[in-house]
Amino acid sequence: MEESRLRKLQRLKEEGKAYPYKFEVSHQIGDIRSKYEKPTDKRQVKVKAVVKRVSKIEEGFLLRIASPQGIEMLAITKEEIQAGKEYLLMGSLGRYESKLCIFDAKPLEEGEGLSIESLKEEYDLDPQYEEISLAGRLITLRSMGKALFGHIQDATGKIQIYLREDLLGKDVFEEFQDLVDTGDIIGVKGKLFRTKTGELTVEVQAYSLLAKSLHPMPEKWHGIKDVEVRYRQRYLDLIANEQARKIFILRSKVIQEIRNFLNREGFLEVETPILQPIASGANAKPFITYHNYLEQNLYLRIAPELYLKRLIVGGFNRVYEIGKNFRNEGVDTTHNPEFTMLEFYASYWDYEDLMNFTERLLSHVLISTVGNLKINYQGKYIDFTPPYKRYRYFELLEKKTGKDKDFFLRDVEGLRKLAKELNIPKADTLTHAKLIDKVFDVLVEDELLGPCFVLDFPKLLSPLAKSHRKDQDLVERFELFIAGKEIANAYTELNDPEEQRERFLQQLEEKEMGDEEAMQMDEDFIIALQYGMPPTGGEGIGIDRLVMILADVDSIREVILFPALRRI
RNA sequence: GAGCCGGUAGCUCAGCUCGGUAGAGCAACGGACUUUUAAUCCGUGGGUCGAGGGUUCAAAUCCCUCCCGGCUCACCA
Repeated sequence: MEESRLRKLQRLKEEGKAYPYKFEVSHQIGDIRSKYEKPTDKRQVKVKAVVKRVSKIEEGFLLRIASPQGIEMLAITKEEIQAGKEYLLMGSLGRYESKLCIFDAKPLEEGEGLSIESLKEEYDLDPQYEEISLAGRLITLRSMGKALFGHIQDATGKIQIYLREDLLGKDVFEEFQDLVDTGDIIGVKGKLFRTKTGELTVEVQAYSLLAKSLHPMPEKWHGIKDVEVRYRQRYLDLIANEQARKIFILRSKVIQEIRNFLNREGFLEVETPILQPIASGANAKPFITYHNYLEQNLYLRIAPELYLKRLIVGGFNRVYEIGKNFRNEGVDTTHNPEFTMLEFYASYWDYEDLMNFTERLLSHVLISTVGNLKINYQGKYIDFTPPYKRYRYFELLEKKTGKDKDFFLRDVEGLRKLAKELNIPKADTLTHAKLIDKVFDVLVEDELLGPCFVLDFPKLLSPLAKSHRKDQDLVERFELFIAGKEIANAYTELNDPEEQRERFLQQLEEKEMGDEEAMQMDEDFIIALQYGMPPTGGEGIGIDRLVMILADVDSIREVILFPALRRI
C-alpha cells in the first residue's frame, strides 16, 4: 500500500467522507457514448489533416491528426509517418478507444479530402450541455494548474472529465487535487460538451470520492502483461486491459445468445446435480468429496448427460443445461479442471438433425456476437457458412494410413505396431479402444481446420451412443472440430437398456485392463431406460473452447475469469 | 511427470554473456501551468533483484536446491 494514499484515506475518514453509501448515476458511460457517437459502418474516407503525434502500437502506428482549427481524430497506419506534416489519408472509418479513427490509413499523393470537421459533425454529435451524473474509476489525471483533465472508466467505456477552479470553487478544486488519485472511484455531476479538439467531455460541477484505491494503478500505456498477475488478480487485468474486458463481455454474450436460440427453439433450461453418487457420462477422472450427513462419497460431475436423459424419459422433450463440469486431470492451453459445457437433448431427433441444428445454432451465435460467419483465428481463416464439411471417421484414417476399418477393429496387434511406429507413448499397454483413439488423434485431429463434422465413430469408443443403422461396428456419433480443436460431441442416444448394460460392462472390462477413465456403471440410469426413452439426439458443446475461437485467443485461461492456479 | 524459457521499483522493462556502489520510462512526492488526452517543464524519494544455500575479498550476475508462472511434450475431451 502506498503511504500517501493511506494518509489521504485517513483525512477522508476524519471528515466522514471515506466510504459513502451511494451515488446516483444517470447513465452508464457507454450509454452516453452511443448516444452522441454514431456508428461509422466502416465507411471509406479520404481526410486531409496534419499529423500531430505518432505512437507505436501493436497494430502499427497510431497517429493523432488535426484540422487547421485544431479538431482532432486518430488514424492507424502500417508504415510510420512523419509528424508535423500534412497528409491526405485514405482508409475505413471506425472508432479506436471511442474516438473517430481511420483504420488501415494510407497516405495519398494528391486529391481532395474531407475535413475532420465535416466527419465530426456527422458522427460525433454535439451533446448541447446535457446534464448528467456518471461514476467510474479514475484512470488518468492531467493537472493543468487551475484546470484538470482525466478519464473515468466503467465496464461500458471511458469518458473524459474536466474540472475548473472557477467552476468548482477554490476549496473544492484544491480538495480534489489533494485527495483524489488515479485508481480511485469517483462520481461526477456536470454538463456534457466537446473540447476544442472534439472530445466528448463532462464539465464537472460536483464530485464525490466513492472509494479510494490504496494501491497505485498499473501503468497506463502497457497495462498488465505478467500473466500470473492477470490470472491471480483478474480485477487488475479488467481495470487495465481493455482486451480482457472485451473477451469476458463476449463470453457473456455468447452464452446469452445460446440461451436465446435454444429457448426460441422450445428447449427447457434445467439444472441437474453437480454432486453425484456415481460420476458417469464421460471418460474422465472425477474429483471425490464426502458428504457427512449421508455418510458417503460423492463425485463432482464429469458430465450431466445421464441426468438429462432421465429428464427425456420423464417427458421433457427438449432440455438443456449450461454449467460446470469437473475433471481431475491436467491443465494446459485447452484444459481447465472446471469448464463450462452446454448439453442439450431433443426427443425424436437423430444425429443428422443435430448436425443441421448445430450449424443453425453456431450461425446465430456468430452473427449475433461477432457479426460475421467468417472469422480469423490465430492467423487462420475460418468460414462458418453452412453446410460444414462432413468426414467419416474411418475414411479419414484410411486416407492417412491406407488401412481400412477392419484393420483398426480386428487386427489389434497390427494396430499396436502402427502405434509404435507413430511413437505413441505406452503403445504396448494401451487398450484397443485407446489405440484407435490415439492413432486418430496423432494423424488426423490437428488438420481439421474448418468447422467440420467427423462422423460414425467406432462403437468401442462410445458407450452411450446408438449403434449405426447401417453398420454394427459403428455408432451414430459426430464430433465438431474447429481449428483442430474438438468443440462438440453428439450422438443419436442409445435407448435400449439391455444394450446399454452390455456397453457399461464392456467399459468395466476396459477399466480392469488399465483404462482409468473408462465409464462407471449406472444401474439407476438403466432402470430409467427400462421405462422407455424415446429416440433422442444429444449434444455437448465446450463453451470455453468456442469462446476461444471467437475471441481469437490461444489459451483457455484467457476466457476463464479465474483459471485454476496453484496456491502460492 | 520431462524439456526449454521467465520471476529485478506499484507497472513495463534494461542490467546477467565477461562478478566490482542496482538503472530507465510510467506511477508517486514537491513546484509551474485554465481545452489537455502516452500532456509538458523543473526538482525529489523509492529495491528482501522469487526463496534458501554455496563459491568468492566481492554475487542481480557463477553453481546447487526449492517455489511460482509460461510454452512444448506426456496425460486428458
